[in-house]
Amino acid sequence: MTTLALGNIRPDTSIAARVYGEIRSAITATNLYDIAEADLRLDERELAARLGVSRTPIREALLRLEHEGLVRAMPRRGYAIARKSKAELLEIIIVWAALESMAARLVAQNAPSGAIASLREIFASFDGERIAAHLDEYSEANLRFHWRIIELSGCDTLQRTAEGILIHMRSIRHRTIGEKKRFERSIVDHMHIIESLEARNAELAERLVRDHALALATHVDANDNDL
Amino acid sequence: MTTLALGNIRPDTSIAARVYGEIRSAITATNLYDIAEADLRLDERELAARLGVSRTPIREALLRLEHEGLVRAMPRRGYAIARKSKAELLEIIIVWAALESMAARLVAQNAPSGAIASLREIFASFDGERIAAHLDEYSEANLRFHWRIIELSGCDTLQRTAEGILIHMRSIRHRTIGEKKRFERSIVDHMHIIESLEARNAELAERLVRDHALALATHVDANDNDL
DNA sequence: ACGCGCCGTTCGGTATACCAGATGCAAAAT
DNA sequence: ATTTTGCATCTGGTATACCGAACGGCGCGT
Repeated sequence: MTTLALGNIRPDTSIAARVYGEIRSAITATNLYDIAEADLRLDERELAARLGVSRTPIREALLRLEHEGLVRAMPRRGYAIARKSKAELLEIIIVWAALESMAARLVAQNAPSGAIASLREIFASFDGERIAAHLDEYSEANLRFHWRIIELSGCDTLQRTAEGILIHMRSIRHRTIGEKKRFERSIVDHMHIIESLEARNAELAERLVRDHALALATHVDANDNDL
Repeated sequence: MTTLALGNIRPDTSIAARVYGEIRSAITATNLYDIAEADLRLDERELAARLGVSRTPIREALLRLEHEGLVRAMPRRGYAIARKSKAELLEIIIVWAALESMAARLVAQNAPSGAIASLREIFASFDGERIAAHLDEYSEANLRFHWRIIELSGCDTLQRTAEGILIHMRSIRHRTIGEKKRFERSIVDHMHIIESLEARNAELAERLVRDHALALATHVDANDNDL
């Protein structure tokens, strides 16, 4: 046995997995709030025909999507893309706040300093004025920052749990970009969070992350009335 | 239309749902740590034959169980009951701590006082000495108490997320009952939690619940070496 | 006697056929 | 004209047939 470093050969070519990814990205690429109710319906046979596969992998994919809350199953009546109500979005943010704040605590306690420093780099290319010009880039960096905290926690179970609602957070954040006041405060919050992590202040980091997330909830509650 | 009072007839007769419940309870009723590795394997055809159904609902049930972390899927090699390592159990407790502490915060902020009072009743029948005599009853009350906090949060998404790991918490708590020192401290903790909720002190309730859960993690880490 | 490769078996992944609940429309009855 | 009832049909739930990858045993070669 040599000590050759070999990557794994992609073992994922399962049709079901590809169908899952395909439907998932199709859903996320759609603006759910300006299409008719009828177009939200997902017909197993139609999907199977359009993707050129049988219904079996379609069903497997739909089951996974249902568990993630992306689609809703109505017994004997089929699947439909789940349009989240405002109340549900607020709940998702709350759960996210719970998970990310715990992650921040773990990061402050356990993560290597180099890893924490990498959080700064995410925003390195955004100096003052460039944010306004590249709002969607900033939005992506924003998400990466929060996701990175989850990753750095080193807690796989926490990460997997958060993964299931990450997609909802992405759509929420996408819709709440654009108000000047918000991202100014947002970037200040982020810096405070990084500082608390560098100071290894678990309690403070936890609180800052939680409050940052809950502030998003408050904002959505107050502003997104078109749901 | 008459005003006849009719109850709904069971709408859940789906075979897949029953198979799911059957396999799930079979797994939880098994002590996973004293059986051979080979007996952990789940053969789709065998399960189908033993339950008298086809493989299709079996697969659906296994998919759901996999998402909950009760079984592990090995591509092209089948399913096996997931035996949790100590590290995984610790992670589960951490996630639970995150969710329940957030729930406590919500309870302190929003739950009606009557509901909070109902938390006391769970332990009403346990006075001092009766605990030691009925340890498993107390263990159940213990779980109900923590679950009730999740319920009272009024956050469905939080509840559903926690539901997925509740079963693991149940098995953990089952194994950590029996040490006198622990449940004495445990019941004191519970009372403090209730008091903080009644005082509507969200910060305190959150902290007490989190620390209580994390204390369980510390205990498991130190004592359960047979994993 | 030992290792290597060939082949049969097993079992998950996929496709497909079949069944039954649910829906909607149309025709008939009032 | 309105309501009801039955039928056609759509669609998800289940059963089953088929395929190909992975595993294991057997025999051949050294």
